[in-house]
This record gives sequence, structure tokens and C-alpha cells, in this order.
Amino acid sequence: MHHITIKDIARMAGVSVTTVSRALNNAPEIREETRAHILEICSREGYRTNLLARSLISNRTNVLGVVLPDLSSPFHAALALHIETCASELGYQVMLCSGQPEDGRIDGLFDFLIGQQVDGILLTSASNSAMPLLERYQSTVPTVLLGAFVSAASPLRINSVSTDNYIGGWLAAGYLHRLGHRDVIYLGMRSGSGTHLLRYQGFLDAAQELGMRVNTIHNPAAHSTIESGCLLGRELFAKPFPQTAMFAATDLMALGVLQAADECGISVPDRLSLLGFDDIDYAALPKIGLTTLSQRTEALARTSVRLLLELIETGDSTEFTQRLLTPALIERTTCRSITQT
Amino acid sequence: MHHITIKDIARMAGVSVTTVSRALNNAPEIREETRAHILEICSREGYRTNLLARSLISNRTNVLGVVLPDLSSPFHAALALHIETCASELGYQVMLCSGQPEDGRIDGLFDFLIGQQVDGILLTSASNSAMPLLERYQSTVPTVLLGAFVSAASPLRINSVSTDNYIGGWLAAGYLHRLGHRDVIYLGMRSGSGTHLLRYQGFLDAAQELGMRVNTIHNPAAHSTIESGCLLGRELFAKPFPQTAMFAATDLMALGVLQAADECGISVPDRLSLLGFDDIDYAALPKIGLTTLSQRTEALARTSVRLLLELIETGDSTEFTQRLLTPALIERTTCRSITQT
DNA sequence: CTGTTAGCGCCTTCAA
DNA sequence: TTGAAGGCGCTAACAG
Repeated sequence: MHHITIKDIARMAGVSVTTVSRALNNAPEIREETRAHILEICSREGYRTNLLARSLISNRTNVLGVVLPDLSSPFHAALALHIETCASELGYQVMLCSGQPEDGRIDGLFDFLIGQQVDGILLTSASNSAMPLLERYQSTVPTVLLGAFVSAASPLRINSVSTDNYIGGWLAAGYLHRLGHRDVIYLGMRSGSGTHLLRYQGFLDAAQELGMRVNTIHNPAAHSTIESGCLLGRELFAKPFPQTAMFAATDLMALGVLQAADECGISVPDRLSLLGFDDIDYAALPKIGLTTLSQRTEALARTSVRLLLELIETGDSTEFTQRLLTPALIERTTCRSITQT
Repeated sequence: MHHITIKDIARMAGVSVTTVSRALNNAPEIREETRAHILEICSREGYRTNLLARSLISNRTNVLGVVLPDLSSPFHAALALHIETCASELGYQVMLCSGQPEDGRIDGLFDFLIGQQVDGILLTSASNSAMPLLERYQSTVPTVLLGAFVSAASPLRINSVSTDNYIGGWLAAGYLHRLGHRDVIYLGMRSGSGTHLLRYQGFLDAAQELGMRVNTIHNPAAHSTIESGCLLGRELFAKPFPQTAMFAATDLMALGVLQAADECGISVPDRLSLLGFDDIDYAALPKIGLTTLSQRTEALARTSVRLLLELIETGDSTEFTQRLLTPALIERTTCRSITQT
């Protein structure tokens, strides 16, 4: 299992290691015959250059560190997929890790990735503590946050790419209003999450402007899952309620609500229109057909990767850029128009 | 953005690089005070050891190369998740790549990973060409195939972990038989896939033994997707058919069939019982409730990672091991018992 | 065109 | 308990 090195090749070809190196790197100052001869030997012997050694000199690895929470969530899994695809198209490999800013080992993870000399780090997180984390590290390595907490007030101190959650919330309210709903529910608010905060605020602001009443149901759990959505749904459906539509903080929560509705005999969309957020793959399944606001994961992923590569290639860490993508309404079957009396 | 090295620390501490190295590596032969002093400086200066340089010497990176096809398939995404989790628990990071044995760039990918000095490669594939690929590379780097093509006849020339697809097919037939079905469909056979072949053979053998008739519907597409399942389903449902149950080659195909059934007014499970294979997350969704044979992705992932680590640590490439996991029947709502007349 | 020398950041003998 | 020297595999001057 001992690998063959440039030195071995040099010996076999009867030349110096430098010459071999030149042959391998398409250097111009080398005779075609010698190059051909050397390359011949290399392929015969199955030589593969040790990229670590090369990186040690070049200070570039062409490897991106990608950190995301909870790969089991379909939204994050989709992001991971598109990030990998895009990076590899652009000549970078991805080192995938799971971790979140809250958990204690995140610093260790970052230190590891930096030690591994990754060219840049892409952190996916909606947590409020993502920003300070990156502020700590971005002087050491180019970083991009995907799914930022970015209040309009706070100055830009990190590079980030994110769905425009505020607009998303706004669009949600507008859509439900257009369908005739005036009395609605926002389900699944989590105050620990910056994205939720913005989404919620946009929804509230629009609702107020449009003269809608909104009843907020908070999610006490740490994550937005089918289960937590189901729990909150059951609780709600146990008693009569006046609202005709619900905006769920995430598609997963919406799916949970859907299940609860099934159990409690609440018909969707006849009794209750249901609007999600994310557009995870599940939502498009024939039997589900969840109407939702799409985060356009592929666009998010591609934008983040490209931004990160820009940072890497320019090496500019003096100014920060923020890119916001507008979510897109995907109409399926869980929302209906109601006629006013 | 220039990183601080062991040499810088040595200068600052007024000692040699050797001493710093010793302080960092918990070497015994060093005075506690000097170690403390050095460590103090290291953390103050934010020193991080360059793991590439270390790997250059140690010949170990603690990085695993993980190659899988089509991360967009929920089955593979789930595998990726569990592989990453398990590897990181055991002290390894994962370099995630997508690629398949058929496509021409796979050799480049393997060469890249080996050049990156990964400690081992885990290839996920059901393709028939996975075996020759690994045979070519396993003398260079420890490899494990997840989702093997392993006919009982062919000798073991690679390390592999896989669901026992033959038994899976057998179990499927047995289950449908137990429910009273005698006339059944196998939908989605793809002859290019070793796993499908085995699954199919097991199903056929059991069906024959139990006296069931089976009608095989082949999948001409290259992949098993919802769309291809839907297409085949529509074709089938366009005409009357006698069978009362269907075993779909994969859950995704089953979901497609479910959609087609919806469209054509075929009630599942009343008119047709439907059994899937994989137990992807979708299958468990409240509105879906697909009865299926679980591949137990977490067990598959953990077993493969552990096997790979064994190979890495023992460095033994003379004998090959194969581990087969028995799939588990997950009963949900798409299969029903029929009473014989 | 080719070889010699030096060094990337770190670890590992071997001396002191 | 510490340091000096050499080397991991490769590239980059600088000579020839």
C-alpha cells in the first residue's frame, strides 16, 4: 500500500525529480520526448501526485468545508446536494460536516477544517449565533453563511446568502389575503431562529397592512419537525377555532399539521387552507400537494458557492456582501379561495 | 490570511520547533512549565496545526472518501447522512462526492481522492460495474462497496456491505402470499442493477415455491424514479388487469404507481395492494403510509463505515468480507389481506 | 532543455 | 529536558 512518488519515477526515467514535476505540470521548458517518456512511465506505474504535498506549497487545496445542521432534514439534504454539485462543477471538492453554532463542538470543527487547509467554509444555519461565530473565523478563512440572520438594522459584518424571509412572510400574507382569508394562524414561530423571526415579522406587517387578524402559535421545541407540527396541530384542532387559513413556519411543520388535520377530521383545504415554507421534496409528492413558498434550494446553493469562490479568489476580506433571494410561490392543492359573505 | 506556524510559536517562546511540536503532541519528555508556556502562546496566537503537513509524514489523514450516485434520491441522501454521522463519531471526516461507476469521470474522482490521501473509499452503488472498478483500486486504497452486486456464484473479490436483496424479494413474496395474493406484479425490473436482479430473483423463486403467478413489468429507464413508476403505472392501469398485488422494485417507483393509481381511479389497497422496497422517509409520511421492506439505511451506513475502518486499521487486503443485512418488513397501509373465494 | 538547491509545516531520530 | 538535522512529496528559483 506504499504509494509511488515522483522520486521513484525520476529514478526509473533516469532524470531528476524536477523534470518529472515539469512533465506532470505541462511546463513549457521541456522536450516533448522526455515528457512523453516520463508520462508513459507514470501511467504504467499508476503514479498519482500527492495533492497534500502540492497543497503544502501552493497553499490551496481546492476543498471547501461545508457545515450544516441536521442532514436528516430534507431541506438541508437538498442544499448539500446542490452545493456539492455546484462546487464540483467549479473544480472544488466538498468536505461535508454536520454541526451547528449552538453545539459546543463547532469551534473544534472549524479548527479542524482550517487545519485541513480548506480554501473556504460554507456554514448553513439559521441560528442567531451563526453571525458571531463567523465573525470570529472570517479573518482566518473565507466564510459564507447560508441562511443568514440579517436584521436590516445590524451592519453587515459577514458574507451571507439567504432567502428573503421577510418578503417571504409578506408574500404569504398577501397570498392568503388574495384568496379571501382574513382570520389566519401563524404556526410554529421559534424565536431562536433568525430566519423565523424575519419570516414572522414580514407576515405580521403585511397582515396588519391588509387588515387581517393573525393568531400566533409558538413552537416550544428546538426544531421544526413533522412531530412538533403534529402536536401543535392536534392541540389547535381539539377546540373550535375561527381561522380559515394557516401559514406554517416550515413545510415539515405543515406536514405535521396535515397529519393532525387528518386525525381530527379537519379537511384541508375546505375547512382550513394551509400554506408552507421551503418547498422540500415531500411537498411535491402527489398525495401531499402542499402549497408553499419555495426557498429555491438550488439557487441558494449555487449563489453561496459562487460567493465563496469569489472571496477565495479575490482574497478580499474588507467588505461584506449579502445576497437575498426572493422566495417563489408554488401553488398546489392545500389552499383555496373562500367567498366572502 | 497567512497562517501562523510552529516556527512562529517557537520564536515567540524562545525554544526550538521540536519543543513546540512536543508540547503540542503531549510528548512525555518535556517540562510542564515549558509546555504550559507554549500552549499558552499557541492559544493566544490562535495557532492551528497544519494537518496536511502532519499527514504528509504520518500517511494518515483521517478522511474518508465517500462516493455516491445521485444525492437527490432520498435513499442515498439518508445513507450520506448516516455515513457522515458514524464516521465523525469514530474520528473521521468525510469527503463527499457524487459519481457512479458508469460515468467516465469516476476514475478521475478515485484518482483525486487517492491523491488527497484519503484513508479509505466508500462507494455506494448498485451498478454491475462497481465490482470491477473497486477491484482495480483496492490494492491502492482500502475500499468498501455499499450496495453490492454479489451473486452467490461469483467469488468474493471486494469488501462489501449490502442489504440481502435476494431475501428481501423472498420476504416480499411471502408477505403477499400470506395476505392471500396469488396473482401479482413485479414492477420496475432493471437488469443493469445487481441489486434489482437479486431482489427479483428472490421474489420469483419464492413465488414459484408458493405457487403464485407473477407478471413482470420492466423499467426501460436508467433510474428508478417517481416519474418512471408513474409512467409504468398509467400504462398498466389503462387496461383491465387480474392481479391483486404489486411489488415495486423501489419505494420511489411505488410512489409513482400510487400517483398513477390515484389518477386512474384504482384504489390502493382495496383494488391493488402495493408493497415497496427501501423505506425512504417519504414512505412514512402520514398521507402516504407505504408498506415496504426497509433497507435500514442507518445499519447499512454504520456497518460499511466500521468495515472500512477495520480495513484501514488492519491494513489487510488479502481477504475480503461481505456483510449482508436482512431487510425488515414495515407494515403500513398500502397492503391488505384478501379473502379467498 | 535539465539539474541543483532550498523550502512548504511538521515530526522523528539522534545527540547534547 | 531540549535542540539540530533530516526528511515526508512536491514545487520554485537559479544555474548550467
